[in-house]
Amino acid sequence: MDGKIVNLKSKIEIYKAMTNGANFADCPVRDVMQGMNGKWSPLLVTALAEKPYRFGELRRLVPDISQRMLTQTLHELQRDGYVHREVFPTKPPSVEYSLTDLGRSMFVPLYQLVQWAELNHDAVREARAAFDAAQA
Amino acid sequence: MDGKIVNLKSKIEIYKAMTNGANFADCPVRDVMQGMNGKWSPLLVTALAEKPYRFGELRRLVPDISQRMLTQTLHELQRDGYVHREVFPTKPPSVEYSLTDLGRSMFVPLYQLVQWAELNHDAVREARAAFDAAQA
DNA sequence: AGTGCTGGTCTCTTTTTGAGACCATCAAAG
DNA sequence: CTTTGATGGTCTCAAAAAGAGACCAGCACT
Repeated sequence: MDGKIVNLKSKIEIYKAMTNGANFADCPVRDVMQGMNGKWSPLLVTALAEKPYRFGELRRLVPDISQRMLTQTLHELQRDGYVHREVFPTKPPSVEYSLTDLGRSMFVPLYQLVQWAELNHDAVREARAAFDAAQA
Repeated sequence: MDGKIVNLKSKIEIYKAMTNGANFADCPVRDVMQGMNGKWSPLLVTALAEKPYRFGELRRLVPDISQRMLTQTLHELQRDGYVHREVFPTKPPSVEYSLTDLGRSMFVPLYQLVQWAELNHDAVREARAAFDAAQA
C-alpha cells in the first residue's frame, strides 16, 4: 500500500513547510562564520584593527595564546583573506600582520558584537551566577 | 649593577606604552565572547531568533549537530542568560527553548555579522581559492 | 664562546567534540 | 497485548583540536 509512502511524503512536506524550507546544513554563511569564530580569531582581528603587529608583538599582546595557535590562527585568517602577511628582510627577518580591506570590512560588524559584550558583560555574569545558584 | 634591572624596567614600560596599557588577558569581553562564539551557538541563537523551538525541532533543523552538543550548547546559552528553557507537562514531556530579552538584544549585532557573511561569502571563498592555489 | 631575539615547527598530553548506544514513559497501531 | 514510535535526554568510547614545551637556524651583541 502507499499508505506509508504518502505518510512519509506528507511528513517531509510538513517539515519543509514548518521550517520555510530553510536548511541550516550546507549553508555558506556557516562556512564563513566558522572562519571568524575560533577561540582566538576575533581577538587577533580586533588587535590588528588597531594597527599592524608583528608576530612577537601579538604573542606578547595576548599572553595566554600558545605560539602554535598563534601561527595557526593567523594562517587561517590569511587564508580567508582577512589578514595580510608581509616578511621584511631584516636580520633576523621580521613578519608583519595587518588587516586587508576585507578584514577591515568584516571588523565593522564584529566590533558591534564586541561593543555589545562590553556593555552587557555584567548582565551575562549575573545570569551565570543566578543559574549556578539555582543549580545548587 | 642595576644595569640589567633598569633595562628590564624600561622594557616593560616601553611595552606598556606600545600597547597603550591594553591587556587582552583577563578581559571580561573575551569571557562573554567565548559564550556566543562556539561552533553551534550562533546558529542556534539565529534559529531561536525566528521563533521558539523544541528540542527535537532544533535537532531536525540542524541535521549535523549531535544530540550531545545540542544539549550542551543549549545549556550554556541558558546559563549565559540568552535562552529560556521551559518544560511542558505533556506526555511525553516537551521542552521549548526561546530567546530571552538579553538573547534578543545580543542577536542584533550577531545578525549584523551573519549578514556580512551572507554578503561576502563569495569574497572569502575566492580568497581561500587564491591562497590554496598560491600554496600549490 | 655564550646569550638573546627573530618566527616558526615538532612532539606529547590534555581537553573538546562527534558517533552512537541506552533509558523511562506514554500513545497509538497492529 | 505486544510492538513501534516519539519525547528529551545521559553515558561511553573514539577522534579531533588545543595547550605546553622542546627544538631550530641565522645573525647581532658582548
